[in-house]
Amino acid sequence: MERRNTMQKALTYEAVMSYPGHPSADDVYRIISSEHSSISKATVYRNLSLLAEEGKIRRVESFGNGEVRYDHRTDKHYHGYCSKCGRVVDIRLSYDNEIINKALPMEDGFVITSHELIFEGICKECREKGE
Amino acid sequence: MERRNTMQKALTYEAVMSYPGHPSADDVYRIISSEHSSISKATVYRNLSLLAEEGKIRRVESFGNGEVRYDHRTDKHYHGYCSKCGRVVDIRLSYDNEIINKALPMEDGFVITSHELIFEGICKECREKGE
DNA sequence: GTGGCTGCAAAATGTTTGCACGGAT
DNA sequence: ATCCGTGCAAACATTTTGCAGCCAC
Repeated sequence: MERRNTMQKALTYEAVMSYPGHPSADDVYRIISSEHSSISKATVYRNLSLLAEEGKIRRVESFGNGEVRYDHRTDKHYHGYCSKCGRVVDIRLSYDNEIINKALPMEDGFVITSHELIFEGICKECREKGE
Repeated sequence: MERRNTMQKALTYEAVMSYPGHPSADDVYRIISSEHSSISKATVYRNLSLLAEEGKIRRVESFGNGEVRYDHRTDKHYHGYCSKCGRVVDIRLSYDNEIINKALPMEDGFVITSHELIFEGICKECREKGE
């Protein structure tokens, strides 16, 4: 199937690229619809999936509540998330490509292909609000 | 608030403890309701949360689809999951308590409290089915 | 007897899908 | 002229919640 370039897809890409943090699908939807109120949320979901599949953006797996986030950085790196508000932050720590060779699945025939290292914590805002 | 011991809670605990793998809330519900058909799914959810909070079982964060799993092992260890069927397996790899001290959040004031290392792969069944 | 726990149904949440139509190629 | 992408609403999956009655304490 050939792939078409549409205004909605361009807007979705733009929104993720210009977002300072790690937007959820709903974040992206709200940004776009503030300017282009006719866009459908389903379209945003579909385009985020397409863009991630094409490698133009990166899908960041579910955090805490199971909400997917997106990332304009496309290189492999680790993330942290705030257990209070769900905010996602980049973590500086060298990416360990070898760790999957050291890991031993305790089940026969399970083959590891990749890994995900997630740090849980509390962001500044939530900590200050907490006391 | 004082905590009561109910038949439903005992059944929920039993189901998780005797489950060979890592059951979802629905797995637990189906097991219990096959014998005690009157139990409510909401009760299972509530009791799984209570038991995890009490440290009697362990909550295993969302995998792929964002479905929560439970674990009868209460010691810290890593997990892998099959990207095809969602099956969760234990991973043998020494738990690194120090890694959170090496990780540097790229945002001021974010304090890391714990980490989660998840391996993605394909289980034997899905691989054999795949070709 | 009190109030936490239960069952039920409804709501909430995040995401996907069916469908007819409009627009990119 | 195709037929992919869109908007809309409905469906989906998982989990939570409001409420009246029940039962463990």
